[in-house]
Amino acid sequence: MKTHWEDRIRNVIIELQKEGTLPSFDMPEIRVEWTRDERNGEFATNVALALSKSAKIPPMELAKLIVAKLGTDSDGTIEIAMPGYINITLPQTALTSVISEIVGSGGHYGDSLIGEGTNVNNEFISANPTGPMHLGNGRGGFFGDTLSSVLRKVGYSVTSEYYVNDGGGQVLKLGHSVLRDAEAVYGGEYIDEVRKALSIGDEPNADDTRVRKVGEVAASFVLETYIKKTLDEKMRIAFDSFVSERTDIIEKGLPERAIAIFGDKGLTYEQDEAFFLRTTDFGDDKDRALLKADGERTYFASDCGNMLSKIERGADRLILTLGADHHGYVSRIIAAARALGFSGRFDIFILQMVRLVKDGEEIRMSKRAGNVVTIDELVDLVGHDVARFFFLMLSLDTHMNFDLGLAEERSEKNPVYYVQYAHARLSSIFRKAEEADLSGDDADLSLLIHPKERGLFRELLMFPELCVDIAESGAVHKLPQYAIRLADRLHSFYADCRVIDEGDPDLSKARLALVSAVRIVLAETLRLIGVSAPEKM
RNA sequence: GCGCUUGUAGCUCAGUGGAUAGAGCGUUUGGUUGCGGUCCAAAAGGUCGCAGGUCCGAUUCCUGCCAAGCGCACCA
Repeated sequence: MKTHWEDRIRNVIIELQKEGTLPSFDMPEIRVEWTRDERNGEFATNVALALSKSAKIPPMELAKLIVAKLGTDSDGTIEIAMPGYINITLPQTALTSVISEIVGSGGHYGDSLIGEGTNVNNEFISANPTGPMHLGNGRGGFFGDTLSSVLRKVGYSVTSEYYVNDGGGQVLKLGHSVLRDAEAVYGGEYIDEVRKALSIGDEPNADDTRVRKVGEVAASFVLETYIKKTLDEKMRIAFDSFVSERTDIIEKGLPERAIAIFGDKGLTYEQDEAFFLRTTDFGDDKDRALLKADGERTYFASDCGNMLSKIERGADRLILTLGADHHGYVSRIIAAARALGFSGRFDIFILQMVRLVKDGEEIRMSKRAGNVVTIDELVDLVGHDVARFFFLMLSLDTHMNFDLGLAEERSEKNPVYYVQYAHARLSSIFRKAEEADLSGDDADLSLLIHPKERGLFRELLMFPELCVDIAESGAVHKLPQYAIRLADRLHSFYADCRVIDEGDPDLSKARLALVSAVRIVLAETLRLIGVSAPEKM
């Protein structure tokens, strides 16, 4: 609908130029956008302001010329506002038609095909299998999971992937920690649990082979017992694939093959007995080592193997979500992808740290000290829906302050209840409608002229482009924000407009039709967010 | 020293090259013989970190500065 108006306005300007009313100038991008304030109608454009200078005509006069040429028709009402906006108010039929569209397509409203034919590899969390997941993993996990849902909604084929770092030094550190020798680094209760489960005691003098073996077994145990269980039961995230650094990448020789590809392209060199990739050719600050002076692979070599694996499995678009403590790796990882010949889109999202605060003081978390706050603990404290919604509603760029002391109170104040209550309220209306033998079928939608109803139409109309926007920008936090806005509109409408009014069955039917569309979109929004849409609370 | 991110209401956070910068919580004041008040309505509360620049117009873009977080391995 917006593009329709953009085209019309562009054509009008061209006409005005042809007839000499406007001087010739290069046509800028004509943008028609949703108004910020609905009192100005649905759409607005600032072309008259933007073109005023090149047209050498004051904005208001220019707007008048454009509007006069646009004429009047049934597509909408056009008005001019200071200092030169052109505002468009849609006709009733354009608004109400969204109801039948939504009711007809159900949860598929907002689906699109823009991603059709594109395979997306979406890697997120990828926490080391050396201990339970902490709050930062939660933030990235919910983000990646919801992003996958939105991508699928707009037509992408998505693989949600978890890369398990079970092939390098972390495993040795874990081995030492479980054996509690001099090189132990991890502490905390879970280490004791692992020891007990695997029947391992103190072995201060274990040799390297033994340490590695114990580390591998422990890593596998941690992955299965802690991480997957948390993903499944606490976070409700279903990954499509877990890629093991050790068995899927290293043992299959992918790092070596990646290195060979780099070599064939002349992108490698030896220096001080180590072997480097020219990542600086692709914008990195410095070249990165693939092999150490002793001939061992670096972690980066494994990353290159992982990248090659994704490319060979047919990824057309790559997404990677990392914690802020890994932002320094962005340019080298992109360099690796490009060096391997990947030319598709590659988005790396960085999530800022979650700081824990209690009684106004920051709690420093450390896996070594074993004082991390785990996702399990958080979910047990506030519940899945609250934890998920709370993390998702904030932009990834926000340096979150998570006040543990307020966690439980926050759970009562969390807007997720506001949104869920809106859904429960809608469900309640339908229960009542059934009792009264009323439905929204064959309703006369022209009766829906209340301003609060118009506000709801507006939100419903915006939903499809919101989904596309999020899939392309990764601005997942807009989804909870949208849910809150829609719930807000609904509650406000509910206070002013009685839906089931036995004295006015025609209006009741029309409002039931509207409200059923709202329920569908609200439920679909919550589905994408991954939060339940309760019938009752 | 260099790099990334951030600085918006008392607090937690949205938002934007333009029309009166928003929400929730907190504070104050109203509203219900109800389709569930887990709600609605209203008020108070802001030099959008500071200083320059670009622009018809900057909280938004650019530069510098200040402050906070995180990085800067042949560790993973």
